[in-house]
Amino acid sequence: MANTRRSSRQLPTKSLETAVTRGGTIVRQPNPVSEAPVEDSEPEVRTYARNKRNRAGRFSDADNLPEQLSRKLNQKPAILPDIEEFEYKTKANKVPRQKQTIQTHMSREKEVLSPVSAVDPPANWKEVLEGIRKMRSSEDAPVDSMGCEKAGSFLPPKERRFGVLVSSLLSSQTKEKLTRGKVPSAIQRLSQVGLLVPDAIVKVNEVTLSNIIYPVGFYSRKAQYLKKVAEICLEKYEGDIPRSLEGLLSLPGIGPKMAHLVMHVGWNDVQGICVDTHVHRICNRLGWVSKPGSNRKTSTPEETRVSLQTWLPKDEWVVINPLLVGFGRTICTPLRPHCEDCRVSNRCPSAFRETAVSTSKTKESSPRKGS
DNA sequence: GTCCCGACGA
DNA sequence: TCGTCTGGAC
Repeated sequence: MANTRRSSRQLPTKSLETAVTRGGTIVRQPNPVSEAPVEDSEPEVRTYARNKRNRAGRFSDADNLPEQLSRKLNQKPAILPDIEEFEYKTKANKVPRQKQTIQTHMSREKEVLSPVSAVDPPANWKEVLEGIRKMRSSEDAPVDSMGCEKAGSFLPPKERRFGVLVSSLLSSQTKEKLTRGKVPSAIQRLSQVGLLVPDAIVKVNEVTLSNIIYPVGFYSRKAQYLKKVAEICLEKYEGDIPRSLEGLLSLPGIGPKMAHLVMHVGWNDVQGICVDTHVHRICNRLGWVSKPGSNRKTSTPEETRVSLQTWLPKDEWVVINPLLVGFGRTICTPLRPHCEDCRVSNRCPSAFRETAVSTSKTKESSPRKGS
């Protein structure tokens, strides 16, 4: 099951130029298509990807925009006046799934924003959080702050916000860090070639875009999202980013986690906790969250967010994410957590209980709590 | 070889 | 709820 996935992998859309930075200059580059393999069999795909990387040092037109692109732009349907019209993004005439998702997010949001009857916080949560804080400060944290905070901090507000959005979309918190120090971050490269503004992104072609953001995970998908996001921002928000959670969630590639992050960093408006897999996992291990009306674990980050928000004081909403992400990467890891190094293991109901096996697919099904 | 981010699609 | 997208870390 786990091994069948590769068969469907496709080459990136074949055509056009390779684009990579070199000192921020842009150089026209001949079409690499002829060098690409015709078949998309696995080894060749890899070779192609590698070759593509090795072609670094050249650039294509980020600002000399082919006219056919602008023509294409003009042909686009008058865009997305409402969430209802999200069929635009789905290729066929299928019922747009995105719409359902948005509505789900929105209704969840309402639950959360409406006053919640005070829930008793878990015992000792302050001590636990303090312990985690100490572990984090004593270590050289691989994750110390949210990457997107820095995005375009020198820019005017509107441009900065767009930078924050793009940065979140590229998930700067995760993959960016892995390449830190080796290559300029994707966001820097975009900025260098003037592609950190929606007008430019809309005009540049998708392959070029995906080559520029290359080291980030899922670059080709993110390049697609990025273009769509830029279009929507231009047409619905005058080049700015949506001011509301629902607006952000309606953007392709922006889910609940990033929407909350962008609301916070972009608009300085904390509407909810930014819950990623680390926060989700750790809160469950600590027994801090549960499905509504029961003491079973939450099954999604969204459920965790809602549960956590019922008791965690709001002044901890922002710090909890970087804190637990760092902790989750170094000590409270998904597989075989390092409970022996954890100074709050004495207060953790899951401590030393997830150290078993790793053969094949052992997924996060913790033996915690014998009901 | 196995696992992983977060969003999406089935 | 699970597979897919990626390539790097382990």
